[in-house]
Amino acid sequence: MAVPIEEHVDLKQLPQEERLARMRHSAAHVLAEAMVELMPEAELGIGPPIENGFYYDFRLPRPLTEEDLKWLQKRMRKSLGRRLPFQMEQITREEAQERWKDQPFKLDLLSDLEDGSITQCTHGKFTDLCRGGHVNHTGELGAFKLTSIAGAYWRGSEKNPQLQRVYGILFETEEELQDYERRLEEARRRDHRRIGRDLKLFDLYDEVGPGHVVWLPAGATIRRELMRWIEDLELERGYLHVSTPNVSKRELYVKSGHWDHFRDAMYPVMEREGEEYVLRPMNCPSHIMVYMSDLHSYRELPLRIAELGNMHRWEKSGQVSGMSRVRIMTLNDAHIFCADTAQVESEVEGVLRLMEEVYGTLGLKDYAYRLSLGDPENKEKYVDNPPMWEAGEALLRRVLQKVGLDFYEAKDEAAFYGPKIDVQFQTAAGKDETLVTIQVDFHFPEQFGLEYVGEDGARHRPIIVHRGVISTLERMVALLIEEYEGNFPLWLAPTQAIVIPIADRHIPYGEEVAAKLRTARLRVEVDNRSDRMNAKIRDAQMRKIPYVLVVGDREAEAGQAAVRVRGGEDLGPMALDDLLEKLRTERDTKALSP
RNA sequence: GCCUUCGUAGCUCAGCUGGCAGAGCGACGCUCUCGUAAAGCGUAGGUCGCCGGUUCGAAUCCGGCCGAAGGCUCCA
Repeated sequence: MAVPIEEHVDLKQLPQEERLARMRHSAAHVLAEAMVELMPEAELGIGPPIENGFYYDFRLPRPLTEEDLKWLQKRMRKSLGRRLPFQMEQITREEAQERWKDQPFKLDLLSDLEDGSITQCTHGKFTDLCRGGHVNHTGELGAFKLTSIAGAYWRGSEKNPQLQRVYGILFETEEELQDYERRLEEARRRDHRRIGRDLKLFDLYDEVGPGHVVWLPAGATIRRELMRWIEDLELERGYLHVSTPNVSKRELYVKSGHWDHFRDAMYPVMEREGEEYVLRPMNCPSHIMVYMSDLHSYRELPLRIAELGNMHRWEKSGQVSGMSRVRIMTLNDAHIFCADTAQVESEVEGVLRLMEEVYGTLGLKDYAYRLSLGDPENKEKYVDNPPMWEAGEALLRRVLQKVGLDFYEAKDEAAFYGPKIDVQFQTAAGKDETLVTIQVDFHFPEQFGLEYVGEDGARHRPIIVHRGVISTLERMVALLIEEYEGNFPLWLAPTQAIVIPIADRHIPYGEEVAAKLRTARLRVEVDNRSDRMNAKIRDAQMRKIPYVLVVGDREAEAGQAAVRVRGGEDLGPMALDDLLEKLRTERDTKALSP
């Protein structure tokens, strides 16, 4: 029989995080209560608190509609007004099995619970199998709103039935709720898909294909600057750049193991004259070919092979998104062939230092290093070689600590052939995405039988470090658009300055100003349209052009330009030589702001 | 791939229960030649995502497909 558990909580004494979790979880109960009233046949899944709110999963006889959501919300508010107490009870397995005999998901959960720790929670007429963590009564729920309906697999596995998930947001006060909605609105303004279209950086077309980015001239300029920059940084650090084919025989990827592990993520095979070809999903096998073109001495190692090449990955249709998740991408990739683990350590260290320099220059702050580990239990997903995994994981952990970077560890996030360090960042919409990875690979050298000649004259097996730094140009530019909200620093800005002649008669002088600046390879436009000056200034601001140079009679007379900085600050008239020097310096130092 | 929602001019969107396809912004042209965030007037622009069905008649109703957004799963 049910044994009540006394559980009064003084909410005010709890840390805010705990208090919110209780409110959100309790709200999920109230949502389930409302749902059972709307559809008594509803089968209940789980209803946990999440960041910013809660959800509850149900299997229902029909799809939910927007109207249902409104009804549920109204019904929930009614429960709030009644201040119904949440009452926890301990029950036996037999009681639970009897009570939930018509609830298959609850029975599934029950099978994981230990005897003696089976509890349920009742408020009003609604009872749910639950481990606890509530507020005292439904009057303490705070401000909430049901936001969306989505599909979600039971226990998060594609193999299980798909349930309908109702999402809600919940905060302690109405003000905080509204504040959250304002932040969401702000995030939408920063969205790279929106800014990318407004600033004519890139476009996507149905007939070109989902995830196939078309870079427009302005976006291609940003892309080119990033490419030149990273290639120069790599050259300074002893990388050798190569160029390898976009298409290879399928056989190459069979040998590497990609075909076994990732054929579903590859474009379909092309077949002619009995030969099978595939678009490359990644560089590793090609760079291994580069290595194999010669017999290498230990004196040549580490050998750093780099390429900005196109990768082609068949992302499932539901997960292609803007420029941050695409099917054809240009990857800043390199493979470092090392003689031994000591070299691996110093190379990984070098990559981490390069990353810090690059992200620092770009002004990125919201990223974190993640040590991504394998799962020894999962022999299907990962190459089965426990000592190799242990050695790799220990090594990466050691280097992260040595360089003094903060990092966290995550299980079951490794590559199929080895552990890795991932750089994780937050998108404007608040989603966690992987920017790049560093991987230690003992597997491919074995698979391809790679060798080098050691000091002892004998053959030895190298170790490969796979690494990216600026990710794919698509994902990096998407990230930068959101980071800068379209206000690119001068060195990356597609148009760096625009000359605005006040009247048509000032156009020739305007062209002179532009020509002068172009001698320093600055990207300058002259706005010679027949609009009024005010309209042109507004247009330049909307286009987020860093410098607006107004020229009229006074400037033409004095050989100057009236300088206005993006955002509105007026620097007044400047001599052209001074202006050129100022812009050149700002560009060459890659300054983040004027 | 799965669930939900959505698809009308370059962009943002209106178009009720089936009855002549619209607005604002943008583009283009003309007038104006202007001193720091939108001058005035005019013109063009559409297979209402695609294919099929119902109907005298479909942007509107039904089915299929394509694409997008959010979520789930996945992510070398």
